[in-house]
Amino acid sequence: MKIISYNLNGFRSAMGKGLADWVAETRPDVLCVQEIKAGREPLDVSALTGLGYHAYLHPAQKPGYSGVATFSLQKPLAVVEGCGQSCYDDEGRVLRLNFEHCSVLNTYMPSGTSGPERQAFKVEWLHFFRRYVRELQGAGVPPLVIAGDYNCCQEEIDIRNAKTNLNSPGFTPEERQWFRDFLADGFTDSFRHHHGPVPDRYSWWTFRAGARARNVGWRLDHLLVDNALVPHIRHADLLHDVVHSDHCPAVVELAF
Amino acid sequence: MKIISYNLNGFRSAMGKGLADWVAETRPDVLCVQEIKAGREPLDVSALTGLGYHAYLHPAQKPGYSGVATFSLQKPLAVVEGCGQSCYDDEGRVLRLNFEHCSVLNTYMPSGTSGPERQAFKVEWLHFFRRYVRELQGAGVPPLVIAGDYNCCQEEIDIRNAKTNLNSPGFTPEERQWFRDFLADGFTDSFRHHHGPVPDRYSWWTFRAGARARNVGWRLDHLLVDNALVPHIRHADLLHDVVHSDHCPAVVELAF
DNA sequence: CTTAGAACG
DNA sequence: CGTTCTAAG
Repeated sequence: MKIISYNLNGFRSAMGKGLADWVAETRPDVLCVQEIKAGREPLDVSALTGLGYHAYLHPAQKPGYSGVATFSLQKPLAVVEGCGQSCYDDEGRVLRLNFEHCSVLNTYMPSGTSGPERQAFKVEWLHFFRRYVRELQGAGVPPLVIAGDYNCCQEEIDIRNAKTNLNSPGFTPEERQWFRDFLADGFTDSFRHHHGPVPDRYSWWTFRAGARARNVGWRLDHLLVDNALVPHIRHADLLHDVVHSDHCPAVVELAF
Repeated sequence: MKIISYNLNGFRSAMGKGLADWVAETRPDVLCVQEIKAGREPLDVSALTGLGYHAYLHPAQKPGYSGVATFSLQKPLAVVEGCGQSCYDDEGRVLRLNFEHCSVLNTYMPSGTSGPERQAFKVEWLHFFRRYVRELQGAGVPPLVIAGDYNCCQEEIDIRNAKTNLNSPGFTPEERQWFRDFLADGFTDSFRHHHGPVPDRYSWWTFRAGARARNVGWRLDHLLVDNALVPHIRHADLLHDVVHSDHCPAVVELAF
């Protein structure tokens, strides 16, 4: 079961850069995309449904902003749109698909880079999300795969310029502690588990100043899996040469 | 004296398409541009001043909207920014440069295509402008050359689809009558005077549906000259193959 | 269809 | 730096 998480920075923009061809080649079982930046009307998913995918959308209320979508070759056993909290659901941040062996939760976590207000919103979200996932864990859903743009970097190895970003949104001590606590609730970072402490592996690069060419990046996109799924991990990676966005795709392969 | 009127649909956009090179080749004595769509700060006129031009700007208050500018090889004897009516001057619609033999009035007349409110504003403007020009005529300024985007078409010969546009803003009976009245106040349409009733000569084409390639256009950009200047007209034309904008330049050459 | 600004990232 | 929206044409 190949699961991909990919922040597209605009579904239509990514489609214009050949996303559908790449999906056809790569053929993930489940493709979780974030920042679709379009609602149901302006979105045309026919190029992906034409490849055999079932399409599930959770757009934001605000046009052109945020939003997640999940594409699945298999028809999921259940689909849950949103997290039940309108302040988050209005921004299109959570979409969950249940399968036989796992539940794939697609999330686009808030960015705090716009200012202190949004950073505060993000921190509230983080705590809400941890509680929300704990509830899911206790509710008998299949083991979770939490795919998404976390907008959070874990350790110094996950960011090129750790020293200069010690207080940057996405790498604050508070967020890094949150990440450790979240993992302690029973999750494993599939990329780090599979690769060990390899440096210089990122999933996002600012568009400015040729950051991607110089690999000045952050690892923000993660596929965290329930610890129970760890024995099933066959592969995990960041596809840094796939370029439809300022993020690159993250992939995990699970064998059941 | 070669005078050019050119609606640029964005000074910066036109510069990006090679406007400065074209000015260097064409070397008009006076270049009147409209819809500069930028204020003094975002505008960089150094490529034209570097060619020896004096630059005079009359931007709109609203960023990215309207605005005229005139570039002159000779230093004008006087420069008058605006028409003294704040509702028009706030939109950057009038800029006049006096020279020895003529006064070059650069104008960007309002468009009425946004809706009835703006069409009403345009009609008010037309009547105001006629009065304003009459005052200038009586005030001892040198004979006028009124260069600009009039957003008005005169006769059926000046528009490709006259029949379907009999009530379109820019070709309403009211505006066409205004044009005749304006000419009757002592002006000559230099293009029509020089070429006679040649059809299919336009200065604007919508960006939609390949209108320019099919020459589905309107003649909206005019160089009207005081009748006293008519004996000095040596040449007049519309430079339809000059493409930095949805308009093309209009040119008149006067010999003194 | 295109420009340019704003919001957001 | 780049996407999308909106206003305006």
